[in-house]
Amino acid sequence: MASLGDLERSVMDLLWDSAEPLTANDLRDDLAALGTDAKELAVTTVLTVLARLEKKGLVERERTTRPHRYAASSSREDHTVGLLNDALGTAQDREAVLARFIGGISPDEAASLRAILDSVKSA
Amino acid sequence: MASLGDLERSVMDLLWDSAEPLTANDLRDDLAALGTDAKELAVTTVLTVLARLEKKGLVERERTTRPHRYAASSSREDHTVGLLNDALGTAQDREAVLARFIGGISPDEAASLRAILDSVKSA
DNA sequence: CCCTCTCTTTTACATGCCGTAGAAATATTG
DNA sequence: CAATATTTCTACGGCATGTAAAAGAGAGGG
Repeated sequence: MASLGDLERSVMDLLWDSAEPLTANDLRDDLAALGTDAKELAVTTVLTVLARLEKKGLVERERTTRPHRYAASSSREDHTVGLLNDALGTAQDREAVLARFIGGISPDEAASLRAILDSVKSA
Repeated sequence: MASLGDLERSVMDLLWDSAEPLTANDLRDDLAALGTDAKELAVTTVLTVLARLEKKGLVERERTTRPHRYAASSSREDHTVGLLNDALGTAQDREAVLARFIGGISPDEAASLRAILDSVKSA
């Protein structure tokens, strides 16, 4: 899967957090408002990364409206799941990895994992 | 964490699969033997990637022996766990991600996950 | 002690990704 | 149609990676 640069990541975070599709100008403003960075990027910069994200299949663009509007093509969670599966690979050592992973999580999370597993079983 | 290029990845795979530390020449030969690629890289190429992997903290080098010998500094599984945690990030939506992830795994794997969780609980 | 052989370090270059944005083309609107 | 907004094209610097030649360094034979 495609890994993201810092700016690409920031843009995706904004898109994921937005209920509505956003324009490049929206994103430029939101990026400037982030932190105390006071970035103030050029709009063309934002458009470039949006085009790249679109090519990577991470965002979809509405070309019908005039300021084009962009939205994430899948949820942040689904994207992260994709990353997880990438990291796990098609390898056969998945179980060994999962065992170690679970060994490192908090008891709380272990409990919710168990709950999730149970709900899946019953389904 | 550091992501790996194709050649770096191949080298790490060989080191992970080897019980013994390997020399650059060993690795060059092993790489050439991989698949039907018939790569036949220069040894300096292998040394360069080994130096980079060492800088990334992924391999350790024995400088005492004359052909230096290289070994992975952590197991493949531990490395993958690191990748998983990177992918999960420090985000707050870990549970949502894990829920989706588990929804996508095979029943077999769900069963072994449950077993792993149970063994952790009892520990 | 020097030569040669082997091994390591240094330096280099091409490619591709990413941040960044000006210039040019195109659409909107008054 | 002219001015303005929006998008596309083109570009460049930096960094990671694959690739390796060139140069430096240690070690044994003569």
